Amino acid sequence: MARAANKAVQERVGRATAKPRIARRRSAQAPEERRAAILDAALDEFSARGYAAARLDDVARRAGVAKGTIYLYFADKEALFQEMVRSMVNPILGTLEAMRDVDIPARVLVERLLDVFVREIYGTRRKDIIRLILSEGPRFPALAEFYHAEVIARVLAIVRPILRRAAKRGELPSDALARFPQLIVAPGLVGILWHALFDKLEPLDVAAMMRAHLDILFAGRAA
Amino acid sequence: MARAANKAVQERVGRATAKPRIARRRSAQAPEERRAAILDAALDEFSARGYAAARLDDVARRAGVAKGTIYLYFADKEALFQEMVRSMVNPILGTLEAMRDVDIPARVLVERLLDVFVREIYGTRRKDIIRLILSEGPRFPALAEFYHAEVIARVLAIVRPILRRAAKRGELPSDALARFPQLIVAPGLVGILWHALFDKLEPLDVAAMMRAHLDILFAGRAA
Amino acid sequence: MARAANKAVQERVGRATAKPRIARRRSAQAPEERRAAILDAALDEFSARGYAAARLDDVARRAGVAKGTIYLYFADKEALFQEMVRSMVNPILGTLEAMRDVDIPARVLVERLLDVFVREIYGTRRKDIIRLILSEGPRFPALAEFYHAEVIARVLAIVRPILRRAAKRGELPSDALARFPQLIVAPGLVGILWHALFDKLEPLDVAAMMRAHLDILFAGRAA
Amino acid sequence: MARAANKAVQERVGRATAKPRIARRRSAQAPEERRAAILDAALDEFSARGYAAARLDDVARRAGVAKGTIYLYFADKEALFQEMVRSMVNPILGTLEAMRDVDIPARVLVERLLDVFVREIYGTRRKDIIRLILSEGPRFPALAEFYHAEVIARVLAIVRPILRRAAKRGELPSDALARFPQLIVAPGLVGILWHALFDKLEPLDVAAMMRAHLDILFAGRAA
DNA sequence: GATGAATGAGGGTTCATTCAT
DNA sequence: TATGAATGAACCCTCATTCAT
Repeated sequence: MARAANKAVQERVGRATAKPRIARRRSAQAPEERRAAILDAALDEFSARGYAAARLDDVARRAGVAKGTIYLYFADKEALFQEMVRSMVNPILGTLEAMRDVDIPARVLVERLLDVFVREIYGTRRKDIIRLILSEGPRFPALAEFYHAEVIARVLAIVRPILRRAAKRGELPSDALARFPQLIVAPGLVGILWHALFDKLEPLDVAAMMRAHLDILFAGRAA
Repeated sequence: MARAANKAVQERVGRATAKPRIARRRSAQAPEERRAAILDAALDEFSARGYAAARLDDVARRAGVAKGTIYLYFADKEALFQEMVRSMVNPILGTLEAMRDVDIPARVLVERLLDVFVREIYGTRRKDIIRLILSEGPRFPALAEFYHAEVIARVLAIVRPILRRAAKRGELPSDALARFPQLIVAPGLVGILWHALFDKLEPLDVAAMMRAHLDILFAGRAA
Repeated sequence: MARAANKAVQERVGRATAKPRIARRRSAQAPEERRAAILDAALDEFSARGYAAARLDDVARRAGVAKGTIYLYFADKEALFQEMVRSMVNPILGTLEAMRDVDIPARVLVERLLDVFVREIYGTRRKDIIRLILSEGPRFPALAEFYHAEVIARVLAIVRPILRRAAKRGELPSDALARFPQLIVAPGLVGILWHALFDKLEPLDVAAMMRAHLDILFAGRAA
Repeated sequence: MARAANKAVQERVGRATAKPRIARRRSAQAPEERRAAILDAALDEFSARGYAAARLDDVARRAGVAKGTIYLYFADKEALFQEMVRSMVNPILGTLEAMRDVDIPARVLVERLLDVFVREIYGTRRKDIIRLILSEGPRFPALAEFYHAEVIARVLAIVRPILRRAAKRGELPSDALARFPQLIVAPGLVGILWHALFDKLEPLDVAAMMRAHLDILFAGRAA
């Protein structure tokens, strides 16, 4: 008759009566730590349920703060989401910046990219950020723009000239990669998505796949 | 810094993320009072319309709280209903408990029962609780069980030995009452139901009826 | 994620595709039979769920007619309910009429009443009608009026003069019963309600209770 | 007589039994068309907003039906979602089945796959289905399983033996593709996701990218 | 600042009623 | 007359947001 469980009811009786327990400071956190804790919790919840279905209640509980506290640090749910994504993306921007104007062999570049991907993205919670961007991006154009401008465009700007040069020098079988550098990371996306969707059904060794991918990209060329 | 709600990011996908902009306390009640107000309103609404037809909206309005507030105190409509019934029944359980192991003449016992009924049940909103239990009980077996275990069975346990003894001693015309103590309260139910159904058509003096009932039960015996 | 079961889904696939099966007359019922079947089903459903929670869909299915067919015979749900009650009550009105102007000993009268109750009400689905009137009456004043006028008032009109006469003649311990003839049927109500609520927890021999009741009413008087 | 809706009985308890007074057919569609229209609208809405944020109200409006109509065809929102996905995926299963036991050169196979992808998936609304599966899959394990079993696993089963044979025969630069046939479609996913996220910022010629991809896969080999 | 009780708009779902067939 | 698909108002429940403490 009732939709919800009614077993919880008895445990809730007098729930309102419980007197405020003594003092209970959550721990004397610096504001920056609180913010970080909230962002951290937000990543977990948004990853697990998606933006729309995630509940700020759960974020707060997971972060160990009150629901209202979230609003001291973020304007609203959407701001929390977007800032969370940005906060995860920002740290890698420096790394990208550092790669500008390098002149390395294409193979080394690609190897490094794939390696970074496996270690810094696929091996961390950043893979969930990627998934969130892919899933929610269409509803958050600002996020998509941000990600494109700050990550995609930059990586392409770094990678493309190197690949072009390499193609011209005959270090690559063709100019295909220079024209579509997206092909480099494509297997990375497959890895992330496969992991989230099918890994329990059919595990996939993403690192090995990336190596195989490398083999193909530089077919017949010496390492 | 924490509050740096990225206002540039406002290209919301239209209506996809509407936000409530309200919240105002209607009165500064203690939680226990709010709970009580809700239970009180629930009794009114459930009594007037029955469980299924009662609307939580009306309960909330009557209690002077928002609809959502009800869910801070009760898991769902059914929990509200059951806890409301229990909260009305519980106070009398102590009284019953106090009557255990008393050894009083049957007539005194019955007089007291009828008196308690008239004053504590028929004369209060508890008569509506009885009506609700009778009406909705079949759809809420847990409630019926609760009421049987906590009230009916206990009253019978108290009353039966006394009546048996009285019957054996010849203080009663027969053992009829000892075998069916339900007969004692039967007119009480009639009183409650008549009141709810026919009182406007043909008033019934329930107190007088209970006295007449007593006359019959102890026909010819001295008070 | 979904509130409802999603197991049913697969069985529903193509539900809309199923082509109208050949002809299928429900059986060539006379209109009066259809009406009766609907009323019959309505009694079952209203009894089981109460007025508000009963679904016309279920009534239709149980009656073996289409949902729309109900509206060919009854204006709406409420009319169905009220006419259903009336249709169950009407047959006994004749019996009552037949009892007018009889002059029989009070004891015989009461015995007959109790006997009729046990056989014609408690032993049949009419007990469910009584329960419905008691439960839903407050929301259907017209029904309460009807029942009071057609049943209660008539029974009282028959019974009261006989009891008065008997009291005057000393055939009764007191005038209690003459003043409150409701006391005669009070145990009947208890029987009906106990049956619906507590019989599984603690069975009650209603027929025996009625005999015990009779014992009490005519305490010490010879049968 | 049957229709004798007792009009005298109108003392409704106020608003307790309000009655809808509507109903108008919006168009005389066959059930299968209606179902299709709803599925169609559902694809649009789920694609645009994601599962959680999509509103059945909008689906209904877009399909040109009333909200309740959806429930005549689907058990609930989740069933609608899952059946929508399945209905879009099912048609291609036949195509896959037809490809079993073919023995064609690896290059032809891959060319055909990529071509089918561009024409049948990327060029149609099926690309939105893929996105939905990728985005919502983690919350709908049944869907992920279905898609894996019916599409992924079958495609792999077809493709892998052919690639293995080709690798053995030296028709492929290495066994990389045989071990990770996922690499074949990886750029396809990139195409779908890029289209949804970045196409307005930086258009991507997916068909050309697929040809470039093919170049890389069969580097130096003749077409 | 931090809290969490309170708010009420929103949305999924049900079902009495209608009406084209 | 009978059907049952279609309708949409109504209602339970959720949860982002506010604000008194």
